[in-house]
Amino acid sequence: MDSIGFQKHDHAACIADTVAKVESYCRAEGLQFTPVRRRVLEILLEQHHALGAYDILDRLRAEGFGSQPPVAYRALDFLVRHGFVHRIERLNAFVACTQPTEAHAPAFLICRVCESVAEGEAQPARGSLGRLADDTGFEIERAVVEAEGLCPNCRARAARA
Amino acid sequence: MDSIGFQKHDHAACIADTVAKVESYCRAEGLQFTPVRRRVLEILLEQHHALGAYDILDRLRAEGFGSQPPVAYRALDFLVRHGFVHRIERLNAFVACTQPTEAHAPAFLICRVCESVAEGEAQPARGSLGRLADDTGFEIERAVVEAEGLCPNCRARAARA
DNA sequence: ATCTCCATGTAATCTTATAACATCACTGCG
DNA sequence: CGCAGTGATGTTATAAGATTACATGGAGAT
Repeated sequence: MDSIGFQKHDHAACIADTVAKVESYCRAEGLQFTPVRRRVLEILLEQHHALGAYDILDRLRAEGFGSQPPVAYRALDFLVRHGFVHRIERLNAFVACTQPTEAHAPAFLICRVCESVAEGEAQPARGSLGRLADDTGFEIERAVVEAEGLCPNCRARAARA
Repeated sequence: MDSIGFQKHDHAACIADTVAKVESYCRAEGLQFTPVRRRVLEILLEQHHALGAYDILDRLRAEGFGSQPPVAYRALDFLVRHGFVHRIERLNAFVACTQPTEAHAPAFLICRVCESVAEGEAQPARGSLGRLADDTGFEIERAVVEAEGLCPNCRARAARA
């Protein structure tokens, strides 16, 4: 039940939950949560790793949606714009947000072995980055924080070997 | 003279300095600081913003080096691998390191208006990211920290407008 | 009915990155 | 000297990621 990534949890329920939450948020905000957009969100929620736009496009195509890149990119744009999905710059790929509808500054832990991605909360404005910005007079609007390394599972596996 | 980015400084000297530093480091470590590699580093040092691999390639081609992508990518690989250049994930582009030969965990401030990039030092292991990793049992090997926003100059310009 | 807005769809193209293979220079060694 | 081995450079071709431009179609407002 933990949204924090590397553990198991009741996946089907978690997907349904999140989709429902996003749906009602969209209704409230007057956003169009259309079939492609919903489907892309579901596809991402099914995974614990990031998917490239073309992976998503392949699935959309197979399910009868449009088959050209803009179909996937536009849905992803929408989802990212409203914070339902995050883009992982390091991977040129996308993951579903674990706290959609709540404003936050996400940070990601990317396992270089199993490629799973966990999302957490960072306060980039505090800490050394914020200090750097203050010293420089730079105004931070958005921060990309992505750590690469070994997830607990792969770490244990590596230790045994 | 400030290596921290958004200020002016004696550029020619700063480039020569850095190249010399890298050169002697390579000699000491038995690394081959070849003409293409040196030239790519110089090209990057001339800029205060990140350059794409193909921008660099264009310049190499014009100067009589090889003209195909691997020429640029291989030189960049070398420079990045040894910490003389950093890759900016957010931009799929590259900047020269301001502290080459000193191990560090860089963080970047990227101005969304003038596209200048400043490098600073971050301690991703401390602060919220480190806490997140500890809590999760994740072992961080490398962290991408890139803030996007307004540099002091563009900020002032925006305030005037 | 029709205008507008926005989502969807396609073709074409652009940008970024890598794979695969040939050549060449330097080093160490028989 | 001759010759492997290593690593740099070069090329061609292609993969992977992303965008531009343009046509169509549906829902709500007037």
